[in-house]
Amino acid sequence: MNSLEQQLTTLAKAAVKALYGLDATDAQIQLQKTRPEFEGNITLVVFPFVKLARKAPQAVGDEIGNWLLVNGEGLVAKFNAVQGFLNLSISDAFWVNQLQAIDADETYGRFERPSEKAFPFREGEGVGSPLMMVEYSSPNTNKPLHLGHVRNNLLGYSIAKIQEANGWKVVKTNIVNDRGIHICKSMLAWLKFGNGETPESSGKKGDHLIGDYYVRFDKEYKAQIAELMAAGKDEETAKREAPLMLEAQEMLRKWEANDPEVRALWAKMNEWVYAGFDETYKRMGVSFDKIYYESNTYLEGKSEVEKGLASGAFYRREDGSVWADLTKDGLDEKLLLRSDGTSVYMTQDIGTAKLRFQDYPIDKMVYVVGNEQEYHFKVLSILLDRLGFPFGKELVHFSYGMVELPNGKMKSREGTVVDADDLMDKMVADAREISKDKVHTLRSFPEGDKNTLQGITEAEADEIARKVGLGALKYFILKVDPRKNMLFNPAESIDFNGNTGPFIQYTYARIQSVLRKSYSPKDGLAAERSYSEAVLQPSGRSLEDKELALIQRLTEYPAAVRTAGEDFSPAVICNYAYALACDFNSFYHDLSILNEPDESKRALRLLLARNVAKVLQSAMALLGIEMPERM
RNA sequence: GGUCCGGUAGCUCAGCUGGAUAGAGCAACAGCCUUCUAAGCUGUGGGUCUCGGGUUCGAAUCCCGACCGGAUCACCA
Repeated sequence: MNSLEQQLTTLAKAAVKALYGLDATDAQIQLQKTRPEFEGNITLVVFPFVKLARKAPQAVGDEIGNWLLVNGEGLVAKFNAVQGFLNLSISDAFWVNQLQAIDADETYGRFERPSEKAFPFREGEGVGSPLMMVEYSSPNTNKPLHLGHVRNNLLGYSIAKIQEANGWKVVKTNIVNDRGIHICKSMLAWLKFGNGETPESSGKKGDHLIGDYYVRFDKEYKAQIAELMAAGKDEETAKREAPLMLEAQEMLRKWEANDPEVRALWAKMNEWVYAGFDETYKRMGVSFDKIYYESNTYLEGKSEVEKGLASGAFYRREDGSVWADLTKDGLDEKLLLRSDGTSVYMTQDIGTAKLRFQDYPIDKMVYVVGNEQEYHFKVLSILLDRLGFPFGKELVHFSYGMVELPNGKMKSREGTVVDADDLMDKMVADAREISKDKVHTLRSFPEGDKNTLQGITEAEADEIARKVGLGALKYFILKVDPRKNMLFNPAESIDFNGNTGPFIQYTYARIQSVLRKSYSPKDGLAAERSYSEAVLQPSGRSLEDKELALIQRLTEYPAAVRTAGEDFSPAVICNYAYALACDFNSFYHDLSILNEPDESKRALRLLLARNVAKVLQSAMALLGIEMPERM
């Protein structure tokens, strides 16, 4: 809640008390932004007092409005009441003060401590920021990253940034699923059909190379199944008895038995994949503070399960498998160790959790994982709790929706996946193409104008295209409510106009251009210095509507950061940034900044522009989107 | 079948702790570059907020029930 709302809440309570003798609760003081079709900035809903005041809504509105005008300490400049809505116009002096406060605040939109609502389970002890660990990405090492991973990575990174802004110390982590039958399939196919191919020999990225052999395995495996079925076997049997599958399983056993040859091959191929992933992550702009590998954590999980067995939290069946009975929690029974003693996904997650809490004083653990695993995390939460881990109950599964294609889900085997590297390539190439067109259509600027794209080097143009292309992609994905499934149509390219990342980047670039010009010899460096001083003397004039609307929008930024943090929603930041950019473009269109003759007005507008740029950049940084200085 | 999530304009999505005549973008159409970057601005058309009940001054928003779509309920991850 910003200070305006706090002040008005206090005033409104006093008004209701003075006029009707009522002690209003916070919930009864409903303030909302005034709709644009009415005059005013902020609106008090008077319905909650109508019944007790025993008067018509209109009369109540007028009475409270008058009271605020007289007793509002100059905050309320005027008002109008329409039906049950009291629209208040706040004084220009207040808004100008707000703008100056924002300008002076180097960390505007960042908080020292998490809000009450988001505060951790551990009793507030000592000072400093509580620690949140955010797990995201978590790839398998048998195929390259696709669009589904892109959504995960962007959400995970953005959530980490947003929570940092909300006062958490954040550790970004990744659990790499580097072992299991899927890896063995790729290894086996490579051994059989690879002819020693390496990333160096073929020029392929390591993750793509491994992915190709994973696909190859599937193809050969299917052929074997068909063969066996043609020979009279039923499908079940054929799948089970296909030689390739038997070999893959044998390889997995050898891996678990530490067979030196299998381990060496596994290590080599994983290195290829990691090199490929690193490149993709770097390009995407995401990073991790600590990486865990499943091959290092699954044994820890097993031993935790053994402990749980000893303590009676779990039980063993006759065939040797270990289970947790969750029927008391309204769930099923859950397998933790197979009858042959090998571990499952859940076992590994228990081990990973344990290691993490050994490594860090975690107050809150967040898993960025798709919504198809909701059941898994519900179970994990209960199991960790049963094993005596204090964080178990409080873990957060940040469950996000699938990315769907027009004909349904992406399926690796059907070749309908949208590859992450290809997609980024295309976005950047599109951005480069579009910017070429722009340069040709800019008729109104002289050749070599440094504030347009003319006269810049190829390398600079490439860098701009990189920022814009990735900005378009990231915004496209992050603007959708994370909980919802979203649709991506590969046949339609992602927009660069309208409610998009480039729109916001463009707004920023325009402002930078204005600011650069404001420092030109013509205006003198005095322009910079005169911002604050000139603004302080508004020479009795009143703010333009569009100036006021922009300032008001700027004051809403901290609330947007709060909400985004509490709701785990980068989309909230997108919506805010878009609204701010819209407001600025409208202002920019109607009012001149540098050509404004009145020094005080010019200074205010420059101050406004500079802070819009600051907030846009801050907001986009929370989304992992970089801003170009010109475009 | 049980549980969870979703259904808003032709398309993609906001709005959902109840508030004024439900908003953007794309697509379509019509305007605006001698003036700070036209990736922009302005305007037109486009809606039974899936359907039916309920709660109340007021429901896209909350409750109940249908219908439709998705996810999940593995000795997969």
